Amino acid sequence: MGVTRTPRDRWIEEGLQALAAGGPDAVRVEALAKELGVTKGGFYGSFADRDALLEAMLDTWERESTDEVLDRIQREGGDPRTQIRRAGVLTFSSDRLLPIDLAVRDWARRDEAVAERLRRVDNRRMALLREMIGTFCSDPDEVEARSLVAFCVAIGEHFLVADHGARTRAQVLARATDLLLDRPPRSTTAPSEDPPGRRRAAPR
Amino acid sequence: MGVTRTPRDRWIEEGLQALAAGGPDAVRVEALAKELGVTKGGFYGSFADRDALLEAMLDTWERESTDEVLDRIQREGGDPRTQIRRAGVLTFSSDRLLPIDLAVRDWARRDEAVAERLRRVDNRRMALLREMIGTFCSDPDEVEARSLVAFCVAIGEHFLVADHGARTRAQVLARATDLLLDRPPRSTTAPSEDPPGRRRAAPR
DNA sequence: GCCGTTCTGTACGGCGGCGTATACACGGTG
DNA sequence: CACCGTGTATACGCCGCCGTACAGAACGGC
Repeated sequence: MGVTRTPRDRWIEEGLQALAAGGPDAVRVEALAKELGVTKGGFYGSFADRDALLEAMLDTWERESTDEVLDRIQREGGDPRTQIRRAGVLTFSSDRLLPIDLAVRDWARRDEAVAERLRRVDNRRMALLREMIGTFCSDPDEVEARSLVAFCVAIGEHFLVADHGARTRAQVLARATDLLLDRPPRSTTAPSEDPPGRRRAAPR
Repeated sequence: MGVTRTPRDRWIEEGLQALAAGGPDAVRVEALAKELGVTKGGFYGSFADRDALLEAMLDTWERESTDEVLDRIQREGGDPRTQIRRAGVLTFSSDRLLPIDLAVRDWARRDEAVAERLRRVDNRRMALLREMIGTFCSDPDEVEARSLVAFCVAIGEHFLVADHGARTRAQVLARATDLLLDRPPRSTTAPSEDPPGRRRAAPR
């Protein structure tokens, strides 16, 4: 048999990159082909049409951002607060998953099918947060509230562009994380490493 | 002189609706014309090109979401916590401004010029939050952290799709708001209507 | 080395969108 | 009323993109 020079996965991967960079509208068959150094000739051997690619991309994304990440977190175990932070690192500090995640969120506002997938993903993440926060917080209503807030911060942080004067975003987030995880205030000056998820260091 | 049958503002307004509904890529001159019951004939009398419309749309949005909202809040005054909630209502519960705001946030991730505008808007909102939260919280680091968290929740809430079991999103948000505004825990059972701008405390 | 499968390049038709050109309808203004 | 400006409809060229068709190249199985 012939050989797979540009297999399905390559199209999916390149599609996800395009999605991350420009949203669903930027996922164009001919553009992906160009990016792969190929023409679109072979594309329609792997996919019925553009929509089939989008579906496959979402399948891949859904699997990667739930099973792989969550399984790994739970397998590695550790202190609840550590697990939460690790979850943030694995999904929201990843240069790969983070931009895709944000793009999917915006996409989901306009496409019910995408929203359904995102709901599955978010529910699993919320379940993890509930479980972890539940280990040091007894009131179930408060557990739910804290979980939601933590999740909102992890996501919303990337949609805000505000400055923080002399502080860096990372510093403010570190303090915020402490608040959410019910710690006594930390000393004011710590430089801090990496709260729920940050990517670049620039304070802006 | 002739008469203005479809003035500049109509194009801008229709453009903002399209932006809210489908992102910047959905702002298409011919589609807007159709929506206005016109052809694109007269469009290029008011705008040099499509980009000029996008600029004008952003100008309008920026003015509406800062000056008008913030001025009104500060003019009406009131208890700090009330002002925060009112700010949420005016911008994030508005059927008009909210979807535009969310669309602009996603847009800003891909366009530096848009990000610059959003930065101005967000900085003004953060300033209000700082001021309000500063009235009942003395540690400046904590004020900053709480302001960021509050802002992130107000935004991030709309990008999450998770369920909350028996609770409604509004109930969970009500509890979260209480946490952020430093209230003692409320009684568990209240039904509640509609947060970021939520009602006053049930005395627990 | 031949074969068939699979991927590839190229070409084509169609569609939708942008921006321009041009001629027409309308309402103020003199 | 004639005049002019403004907005309008219509038509055009152009480009990017989708999906199809077809012929050829590459590679594994035999």
